[in-house]
Amino acid sequence: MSCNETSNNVSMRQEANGKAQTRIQKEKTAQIYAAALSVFSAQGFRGATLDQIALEAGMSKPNLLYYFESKEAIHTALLEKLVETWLDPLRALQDNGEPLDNILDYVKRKLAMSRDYPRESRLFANEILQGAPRMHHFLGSELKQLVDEKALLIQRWIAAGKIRDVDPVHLIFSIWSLTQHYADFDAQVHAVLGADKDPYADAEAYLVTLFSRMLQV
Amino acid sequence: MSCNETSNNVSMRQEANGKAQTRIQKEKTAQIYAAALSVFSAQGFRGATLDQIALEAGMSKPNLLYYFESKEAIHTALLEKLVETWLDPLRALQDNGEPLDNILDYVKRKLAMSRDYPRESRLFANEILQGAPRMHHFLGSELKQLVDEKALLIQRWIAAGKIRDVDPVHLIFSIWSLTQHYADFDAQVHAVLGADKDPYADAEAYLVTLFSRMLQV
DNA sequence: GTCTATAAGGGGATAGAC
DNA sequence: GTCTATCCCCTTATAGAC
Repeated sequence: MSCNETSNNVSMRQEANGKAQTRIQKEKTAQIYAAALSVFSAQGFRGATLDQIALEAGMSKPNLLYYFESKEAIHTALLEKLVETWLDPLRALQDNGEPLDNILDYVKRKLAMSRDYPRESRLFANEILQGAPRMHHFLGSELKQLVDEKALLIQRWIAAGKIRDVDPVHLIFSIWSLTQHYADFDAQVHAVLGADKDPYADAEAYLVTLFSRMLQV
Repeated sequence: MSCNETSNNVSMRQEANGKAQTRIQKEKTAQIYAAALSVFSAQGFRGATLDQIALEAGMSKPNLLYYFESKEAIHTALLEKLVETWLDPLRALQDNGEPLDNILDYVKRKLAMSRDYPRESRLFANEILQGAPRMHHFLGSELKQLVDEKALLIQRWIAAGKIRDVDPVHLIFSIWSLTQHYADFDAQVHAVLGADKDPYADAEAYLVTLFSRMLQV
């Protein structure tokens, strides 16, 4: 990955997605992704405007549309860019060590994602809340497959008597809902707890207690 | 509620909110509320259009705006109309009988709300997800007060040794997130479980297990 | 009270100069 | 590659006849 190209400033690199991009193009698209994440996650797709995204990205609206052909294209590309990272914590749920600890680690990692990447959480929440029009296929294929795979793993732990019997898929749903709640419904959490209160330490303690008591044999 | 008014078709009734309304006005506003609930919950505030609401309500757009002065006014009125009912299950959490059963009843009632009133759940989810611009004050006053009150009740149950020790406010948050998940993220739940699967029976069994194991002394 | 017609403005996207 | 100017549709809201 070192800069061993010639000084030709239209030197290209072949990207994973097949699009060739110069260094400047990469920087601009990165700025657009960052701005789009802020605006789409806060306002939803229809609520967001290209003006806001352009302002946030520090460029003009036509300049924005030089890099992406439409508002829709920005949104779709952003979702695709983020979705794999978003599932990494679940992928990391593996059969190594103590099953309960593996699950608690997953809970903690997912809660940390809510704390550290609340905009990503709200971006997906907005999309799914409105029926997932741009992620329908993904949810039914890749996500379903991953959940089924991890549900089998959990089922094996139950059968082996390592954790108590629960429905594995609803267990996964419950981890998602409990952890993402703190990012997605942040406004409500802070209205109840006070704007200054950081809920995450208490939340982690609560969730560790919850899953330990539910699952410990 | 029988029609014992005179045949005078401008006969009025004094409403709780102080607005006088004829029977026809009540019917029309009811139609508008029903349509607005469908459209706002599915599309969010910005995503919804008056055309859609008017179509759904079976009237023309100017006719809609004869009854409400703006799109914003419809949305605000709808939220205010629904929010009290939405909190009824939590209000019903009282100190009578067995504490664990009281909590399990609350969980079941809240899950039934997700099953029977998913549009209401998504309406509030949309609003809170985007920072609760129209409910900020309500969340910080009435909701906070109710949560604080019920947290005290739960704390008394813990102190009396009726249920195990947990953070009462996070317990309430967890009930909200676990139950509302099935309405708000319906698209994801059905993508994973299959479109035909009704998740609510399994969800109730799972949640009863979860809260029983966590709280039973 | 309800309609048709339309004003007024926002917002996505394009033209064309530089 | 980036800008200014602009097109044009969509959407909210109003005017005014009936």
